[in-house]
Formats: sequence, C-alpha cells, structure tokens
Amino acid sequence: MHVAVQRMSELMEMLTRRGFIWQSFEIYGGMAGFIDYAPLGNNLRRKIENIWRRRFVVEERAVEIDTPLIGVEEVFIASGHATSFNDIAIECKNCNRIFRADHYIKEKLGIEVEGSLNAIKEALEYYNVKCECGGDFKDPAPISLMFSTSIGPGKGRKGYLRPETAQGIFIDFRRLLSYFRDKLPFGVAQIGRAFRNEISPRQGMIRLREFNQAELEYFVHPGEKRHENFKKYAFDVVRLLDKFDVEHRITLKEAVEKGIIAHELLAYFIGKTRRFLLEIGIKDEKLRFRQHKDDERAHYATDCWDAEVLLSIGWTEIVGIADRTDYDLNKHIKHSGEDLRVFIPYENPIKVKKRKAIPKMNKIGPAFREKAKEISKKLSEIEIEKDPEFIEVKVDGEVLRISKEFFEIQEVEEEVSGEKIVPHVIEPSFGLDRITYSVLEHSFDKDTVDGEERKVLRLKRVVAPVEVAVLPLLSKEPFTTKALEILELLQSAGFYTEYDDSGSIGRRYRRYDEIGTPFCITVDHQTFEDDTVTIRDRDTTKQVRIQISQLISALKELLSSGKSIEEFGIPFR
RNA sequence: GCGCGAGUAGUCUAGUGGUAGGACAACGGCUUUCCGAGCCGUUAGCCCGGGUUCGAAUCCCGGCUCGCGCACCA
Repeated sequence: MHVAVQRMSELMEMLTRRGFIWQSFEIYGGMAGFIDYAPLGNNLRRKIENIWRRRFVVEERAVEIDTPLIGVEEVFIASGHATSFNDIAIECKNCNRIFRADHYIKEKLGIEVEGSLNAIKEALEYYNVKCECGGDFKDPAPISLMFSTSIGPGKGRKGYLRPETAQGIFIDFRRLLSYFRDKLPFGVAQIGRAFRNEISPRQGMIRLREFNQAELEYFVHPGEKRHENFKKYAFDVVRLLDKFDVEHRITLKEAVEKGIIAHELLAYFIGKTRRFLLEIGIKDEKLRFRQHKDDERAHYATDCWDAEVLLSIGWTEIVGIADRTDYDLNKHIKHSGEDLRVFIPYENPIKVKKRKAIPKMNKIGPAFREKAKEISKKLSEIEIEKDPEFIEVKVDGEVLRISKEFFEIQEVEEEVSGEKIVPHVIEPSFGLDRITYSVLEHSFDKDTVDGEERKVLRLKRVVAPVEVAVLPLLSKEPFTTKALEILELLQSAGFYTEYDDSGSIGRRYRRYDEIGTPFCITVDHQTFEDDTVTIRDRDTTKQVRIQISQLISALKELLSSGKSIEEFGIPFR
C-alpha cells in the first residue's frame, strides 16, 4: 500500500505540474470537492467522452440530449432525492460521533423508523436513545446532499442542482418516446455535470462535489430485457464479484444462464462497459464488476453492478449499471399526472367479450346536468359482472351512486389491439472524472532508457491529449521554419499538436513521454536532403524515417490503431 | 463533521524566535545538439486571518487545503 500511495503522490505532482488537473479556487485558499480541468486533463476527458458517445449513443438505437443543471423542486420530490438525500443525522454531545439516525435506531432497537425528522425525534425521545459511549445526542438535524438554490428574484421558486443527469431524461420521456416513433427499445444519453454536497470530499478526483457523468437510460419492455447484439460479448470472460462476495471468472453467457446476472440486457451492458474501459486504457487485470448487496442498492434499483478498478486507494467504483425498473417513470406518472406509458400493439388484435353499462343519456342528462358527461364516461369504462342495482363512480372526488335506471347492461365485443405498459430502464452510469483519473493511474509508468530512468505515461493513442509533437533537431534556422511548416500542416489536418524547440532533443522527448504523447516528429539535417522526417514512438523510443507527404495519412492510421511505426517507414538509428 | 499529522518558488525540500537557502523545472544565451549533457544568466516562495513579541516561516487561536483513521457516500 505504501508504494501505491507514493506512486499516487508522484502522479498527482505530475498532473498538477504538467497541466492535467488543478485545485479549484487555488488563489483563494481552495475548496475541497472541486477541480479544474487544466489543458491536458480537459482534452483527455473530452476524448474519453467522445469514445463513450460512439459506443453508447452512435452504436445503439440511442440519442443524446442536454437538460438544465438546475431542477425545480418537484422533480426531486418525485424522484425521491428530496427525501432520501435529506438523511437525518444525530451527533453525540460527548464523543462527537455522527450517525445516520434511521440506521442507528434500526441497529440498536431493531425498529424500522420513518426517515422524517419528526418520526426520528419521537423515536429518540420515546426510547431514550443514547450514544454507544453513553453520551446524549444533540437534536437530530437533516443533512442535505443536494445543493439548493432559488430561481428568480426575491424568494423565487425553490430549485436544486441536479444530483444525477438521469432525471432530465425521465422528465422528457413523452417527447422522447414520440421522437422514437413510439417504439421500444431506445436509449437516451446525457453527458454533463451533477452536484452532490458531499460531507467530506477526499482523494482528489475521486469524490467531488461537482462532477461529470455520462449516463444512458435504455428503455425496454419489461418482458424483453435482451439485446440483439449480446452475442458480441457473450463469450467475453469477465471477473464478477456477486452479492455473496463470491468471485467468478466466467463468460457473460454463463453468468446469465446461472442467474448470477439477472438478465441478458444487464450482461450486455457489463460486456459493453468492459470493452469500452479497455479501449480507453483501463487494465483488464485491475477491473472487476461487483454486484450490490441487497441492503446496499439505491432506492430505485433491483439488480445493480458496479465496474470497479483497482487504484492506489483500493477498489473504486467508476461505473454503475443498474436495472432501475419502472421506478422513476412511475414516480413521475404519480407526481405529474402525465401518462408516461407506452402502447405495445399485439401481433394479432384480440377480441374480448365484455359486459358493459351503456349510459342512458336522456335520463342522466336531466338528472345530473353538468356532471352527466363525466358520469357517462366513467360508466363506459367499467366492466360489469352481474346485473347490479347501482354502480358507484367517482366524479371530482365525489362518489356518486348511479342506479340501474340510468344505464342498461349489454354484452359487447371489443377489439383490443394492444396494451399500455410502463417501460423499464437499464442505466449504465459513468463517473467521467473517476474514469479519467483511473486511466491516468493505470497509464503512469517508469522504465529505463540508456541506463536512465524515464517517466512515461502510456496512454492509449486514442485518448492522448497531445497526439504529436513537432521538434526541430536544433533550435535555429532552417530547422525551426521547416518544423513550423510541418506543424501547420498537421494542425490543418486536425491533429492535437505541440511545437517545441527549447532545450536538447533528448530533454524534449522526455517532456512528451511524461504527458503521454504517442509520437514525436523530428526535423533533422536529412530533412533538407530528401524531404523526410523521423517519427518516434513513445513506448519503444524507436524512430523511422518517413516522407513528409505521407505524414498525415500515416499518423491518422497510427493514432486509430495499435500498429507499429515500422510499418510506415524505414528504421532510423 | 470529529480526531491525528502536514502546508516554504511551478515541483520537491532545508530552515524551531533575529537578513529565507538549495535541487529540479521553466525562460534567455553559448555549445555542428537524436534521448533529462555542460557553462553563464533570469524569473520565482513562507496557505489565509488574528494574537503574543522589539522582532514570527518558526509560538498561540481561528479558517482553508492536503494525507490518514472514524463517520458519510442516496
């Protein structure tokens, strides 16, 4: 562990010095839980985001949207965050320890108590609950994990900074459904900031108060939790830690068949997530998927698997893949009164015989006047079993007893062409800051070149924040002008480049090794004889000579593949 | 939020009440210079606020940040 911590502080030092990550508000003393993405870190995160987009949006029947960071209070009352994010805490006057009140009461007294402030106050008084140390508790008080604000001038309307991006998607569900022409399954992604007022943010980029999420909400028919592309990952061997702490190294197909993973769709996203993480540079041997224990799952999830990576601080969650079922949509149906169900047509419409009450409008009209329309509507909806003397209907909250003179019972044949269901949602939710940090830690390396220690960031080429550095061998004419010409050529082709003519060539190579630049182009004496430059590979430090005219196509191919530079030129030196 | 420890230049670090020093980095120059070479020069620092004292980087109090432990992590 000691070595790991040492490594981490070395890495953090480099990340600050070279411009990946900076402490926010530094000149005003800083504030825990906030970081600035410096130039290189920003670029790295963006590249990771873009690959995520390709894998989780472009390759799926999915779209990406962008909704406000501030949400009105109603959203979080509906989602449950306003209550579950307001845990009640109790603090001991004597030993100053803080507990979550409902957990503490359950543990000590074995009683389930409602999470409200009043209920907890009563319980504490009634049972005269004391701290483990014997001390008295202070009055219980809520700790809100959501940042609150007010919208508009004066008192305004209460709002919160969103604690997850997901709610914005659920709220737009009706619009999204019609965008997808009323057909399941479909996915909706959102990449953006979320906010949690953590009590004690720690460990640099790992627990932030403002952080970046990439979430996909994948809506499916509850009976069809499958994916047509599951076969792509079915035989991938994954490391699973199930809810009983049993470790498995098995194929996803087997895991589904044995019931370790609840269904194929979750397994699909586990497989897809794993491939994505490997693609951006997470080490397979430091990656596992851990199933949430029954008492650990969030208020909304049934089965939930976290992707965890091994970092210097231990196993750390970087992705959560949860089956949120119909929890969120049902909540919003209830609170907003909107119908967020999806109509699923049957393959063949079914004919059903039903006994129904046919309203006699000529009687109902005069008797009930303005309520008549509503009453007849309610009557028609009800299925009748026997011949009743009366039927009760609820109109504007009032229960009316409609006697049989107002309707007649008939057997009707209705054609049912489908049913309305609330779709379930599978949510892969990615913590981009943690992922970015994990990629950095898994790439941070040292080796020996010509007997000297070298720091090298072995980033995958596809995520490298600087893709190619252009270096004149000597910091003078005509090398500099030629190098600047090549720089411009590469910039206009869209590469992320750096130009550097400061210090000896060896020193410059080390600079770009340290920030993970995969390739260096060097303009040397021979450049002026045959229009070639050298390309140097970061990992091997080998060089090949290549025609300047072929540089762009060679770099494009090199950066999007794992190919060796030796396929693109003649070895040099 | 509690407890323990720490905070000096971009980075790392010496300095325990009396002029704040070094290494590396960065920048400029010299050197026919392909893997952190050398030489000369330059830039640059006591986390913030208050107190004690003739005098505070140093002692005391408070805050902030970082690390560790506890708690928290929907």
